[in-house]
Order: sequence, then structure tokens, then C-alpha cells
Amino acid sequence: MSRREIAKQETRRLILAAARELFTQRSMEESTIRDIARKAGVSPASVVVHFKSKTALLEEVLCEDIGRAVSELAASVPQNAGLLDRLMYVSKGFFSLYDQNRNLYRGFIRHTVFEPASETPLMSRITEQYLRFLSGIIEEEKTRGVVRPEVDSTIAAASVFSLYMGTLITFFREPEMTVETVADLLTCMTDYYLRGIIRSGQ
Amino acid sequence: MSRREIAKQETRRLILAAARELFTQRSMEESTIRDIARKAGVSPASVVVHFKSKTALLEEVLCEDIGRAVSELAASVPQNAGLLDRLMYVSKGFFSLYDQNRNLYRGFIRHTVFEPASETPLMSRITEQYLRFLSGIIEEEKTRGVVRPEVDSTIAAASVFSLYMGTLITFFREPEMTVETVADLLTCMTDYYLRGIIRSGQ
DNA sequence: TCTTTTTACTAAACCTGTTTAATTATTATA
DNA sequence: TATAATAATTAAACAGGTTTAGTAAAAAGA
Repeated sequence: MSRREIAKQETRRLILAAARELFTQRSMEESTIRDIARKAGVSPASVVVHFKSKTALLEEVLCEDIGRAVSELAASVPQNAGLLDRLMYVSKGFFSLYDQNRNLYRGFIRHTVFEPASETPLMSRITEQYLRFLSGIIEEEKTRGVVRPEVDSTIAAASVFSLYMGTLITFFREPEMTVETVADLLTCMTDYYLRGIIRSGQ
Repeated sequence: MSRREIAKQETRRLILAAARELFTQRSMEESTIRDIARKAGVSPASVVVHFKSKTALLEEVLCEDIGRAVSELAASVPQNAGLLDRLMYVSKGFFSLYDQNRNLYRGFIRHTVFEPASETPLMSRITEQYLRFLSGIIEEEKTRGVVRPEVDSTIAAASVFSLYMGTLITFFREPEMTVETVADLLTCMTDYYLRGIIRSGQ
């Protein structure tokens, strides 16, 4: 690595560290690029040169945390638990994570979820990781005979994920909602999803 | 109404008309407050005085359209259709509406969905209207014996709405996705939801 | 080694949403 | 009617994300 490249990486590291520190203290709006730049000892322009935008910088910081959370949670799912509990396990972990800095994660998700997937590559990767995890569980339960064999696990995973997103929206929209309340709601909704709501045989 | 009040309402009307015209031509970001103010013949500050923020102004404009769409769609649901088709009917109408100006609606939903409910009263009202419509259908199908009687129609409506939101996110994230594709996906997901994915009797 | 090219970085400017401090016209009051 | 209070409006400023034009140092080429 050339001397230039080394300096560049060091600058990048400084910005990331400063951003992480500020973002964990304040919300997204309260942490300005100028603040981050000052803390990192670089110019505001440098921040935008290294990370395409403020959102991209936040994505870089938070996706590291979220990605680690997904991996850890997915690895620690209680294997002897039932389908519903296993599907809920990671979602509940996410709610707890977001609850640590609700405004920050709210801002982050607001700025990424509705963007074209190509604009938020890190977020996309984590979503795919989570979807694979969910469809993996469903496939597993298919071989156990719990889930009907004709069910498309990709569609089912996307559905379970949608229910999660729906409750996440409620979580962020209703400030009085706690992690427990939202987890209970999601559990109830997912339970319905698994069992269906119409009489069987219709 | 005093002379002052009349003038105030007229200014408000001018701003709304200008905003509507600009918003239907360009996206949210491309329509600046200064542009709207110039077209309306008022100062930029006036726009913010009459409407709390740019988002609130957009909410005012679009919720009129969305609200009308909900009412019209809800009133024209084919009554003899099955549960699935009736649940899908309004959602499909929304997708078509959003497809008319995808970037504008994307920006709008991005700026409102994750805000506290109190900040976006018009959006909240429409969401409640839609949820009532959905739970109404489910209650109806309960009396017909199609939906199991122990099902909580509020939870079920929230679930169907979540599936809609999930596919809407996909719709906005994947630019190549068409109204037809997303409608098919949602139909499939909702069908699973109604019938459940596990073997009955578990 | 000297020159040219590349590139990390930045100061200053730009754009836009929003706020503030008047200004001016209307309404209420004496 | 004259004066005081009120409120609609705005010019100007502010703040923050982003862009631009330029600088200076490193790398490449002679």
C-alpha cells in the first residue's frame, strides 16, 4: 500500500471513529457533518469525499452494529424452540438494539428503507442475510413436516419480514410503545400468519 | 369571516395550488419551497407560516388524493368477490396511484411513515381509515363463517396492512418492479396469510 | 533528477429548509 | 376618530448537506 493510500485509510478511520462517537450520543439530525469533521480533524468536504453522503456514513456505522447483531442472534437461536419462537428471536433482538437509540435508528431506517436498493448496499446485504435466515428456518420446518411442503419459503420469509417491518413502523410512530409491547404484537401477528385465519378446508 | 381571514385563506389556497402543480410535475426534492412561493406569488417564509414544513405541505396535497382514492376504492369493492380479492382491491389501487408519480410518493412516504403519528395527522387518519376498511371485511367474513371466529380482526387487519407495506417497500426499492409484479407478490403473500403455512391441527 | 500527472484534501461557495426580526395593514378599544 | 393591539406577511439571516475550484504533496515518467 502506497504512502498515499495509507494516509487515506487513516483519514477514513478517523472520520468513522468520530462519526460513531457522535452518532451514539446524539440523533442523526443533531450530528452535523461539520461536527463530525471537526472531531475527526478534517474538513467537512473530506467527509463527503470519503463517504458519499451523511446517510451513507451513518449506514457504514450502523450496518456494522446491525450486521454483528444479526450474526450473533442468528447463531444463538434456541434450536429446540418452536417455529414461532425461532422466527421471533432475531426480530426481538432488533427491537432491543433499536431501542438503545431510538431516534438514531429511526432516522437511519427512514433514510434507507425507501431508497433504491442500489443506493444502500450495506442495508441490502443485511436484509438479504435476515431473509435467508428466515427462509432457512422455514425450509427446516418443512423437512420436519411442520410447514406444508408446497409453501415457497422465499415468499413466506418475505411475509414474516413484512410483519416485522409493519410492527417496526408502529414502534417508531408510537413513542409510548415499548420493546415488550411491539414484540408481543409481532408474535401475535406471526402466530396468525403461521396458522392462517380462515377455517381449514376452505 | 373577517377581511383578514379571507386574505389568509386566499394565500393558503394560492400556495396549495402552486404546490400541487409543481409536485405533480417534479419530485419532492426537485420542488423547492422557493419555487412554490414564486409560483404562488408569496414569500418563502409565508409557505412555512401557512404549512408547518415542506413535508406538511406535501402531506396536505397528497393526502387529499390518497384520501379520495381510499374512499372511491373502498366504495367500489366488488361485493361478490372472495375475501382475498376484496383485501387486495384497495392495495392494488394504491400501487397504481403511486405509480403515477413514483418518486413523489416515495419521497412522501419516506418523510411520513417513520415520523411520530402526531406529526403526520392526515397520513394517520388515512391509515386508520384503511385499517378500519380491512378489519370491516374480516369481521364480515367472520359472520359468513369464512374467517375463524376467535380471530382478532384488528390484529388481522394490521397484518394485512403490514404485508402491503412490505411489498410497497419492495416496490419503491426495486425500480424495475411494476404494479403488476408487486400486486402479484402481495396477492401471493396475503393468500398464504389467510390459509396459514403450517399443517392444520398443529 | 527534473517534469508531468495524479490524487487526497480543503476553503469557499452554493442551495435549500427554516427562523427571526421587522413591517404593514387590519381590528379592537378609548 | 385617534390610538393601541393584533396578526399576516416578508426580507434577511441562519444552518446544514453538498459542490466546485483549486492546492499541494505524492507517484509516475523522462
